[in-house]
Amino acid sequence: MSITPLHEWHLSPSEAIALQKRLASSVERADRLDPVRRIAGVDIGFEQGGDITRAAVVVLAWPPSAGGEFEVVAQVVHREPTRMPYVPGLLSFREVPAALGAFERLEVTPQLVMVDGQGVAHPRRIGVASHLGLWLDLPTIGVAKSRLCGRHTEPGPARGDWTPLVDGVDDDVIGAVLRSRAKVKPIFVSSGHRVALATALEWVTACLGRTKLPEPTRLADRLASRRGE
DNA sequence: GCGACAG
DNA sequence: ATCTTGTCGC
Repeated sequence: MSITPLHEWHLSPSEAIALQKRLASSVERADRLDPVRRIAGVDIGFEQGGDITRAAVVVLAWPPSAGGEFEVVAQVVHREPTRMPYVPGLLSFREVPAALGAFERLEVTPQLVMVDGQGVAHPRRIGVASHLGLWLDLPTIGVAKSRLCGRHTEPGPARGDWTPLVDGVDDDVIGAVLRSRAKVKPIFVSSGHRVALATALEWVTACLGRTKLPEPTRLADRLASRRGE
């Protein structure tokens, strides 16, 4: 994919927060999807010590085979020096640069992207999935393994059960707490960009194998963390 | 001032 | 996220 070059990525925390506030109004929570034929999963890992950031993107064909197997259409691993430390709420400034490096080398363009992290379920409604979606101008969904902000009740025990994740004095619904697998800690799904929450839940559910994470992010996780099967 | 805090 | 051994369970 051709990617717009990066700039302004060495911001102080207060500058980064100001930028997020400016960009947040551009994040779209309503569907604006093209027909989906390819779904990408994105995740970032680090070398021992954290000086090197490793971004992995895996692209899967949609729909899966009759047996439920997803065909891997393309995959890229991109490494570069780590630019920023991890700061809760500012994760995208640490991970998006490396992710863009991986997308630059991708031969195909996905119609939907699942990102390991929050979408609008973020204090300023612009988590890493939303930020990446804005930059790529592609529909994205945030799939996080734990909560950053918001309140929720425990979802039911069955796979597919979910409860709303709400935040603010007005109880904004910013995401969903989804039981992606029975007896396992739920995952946090939210709109990233150009995908409504209900649609995000449908896609994540449709991509679930027998594991906790949907295939796109599960496979990207595996690649980024250097593990094999 | 005291917790909470994606990856 | 990463550093790490064994262990419980399908």
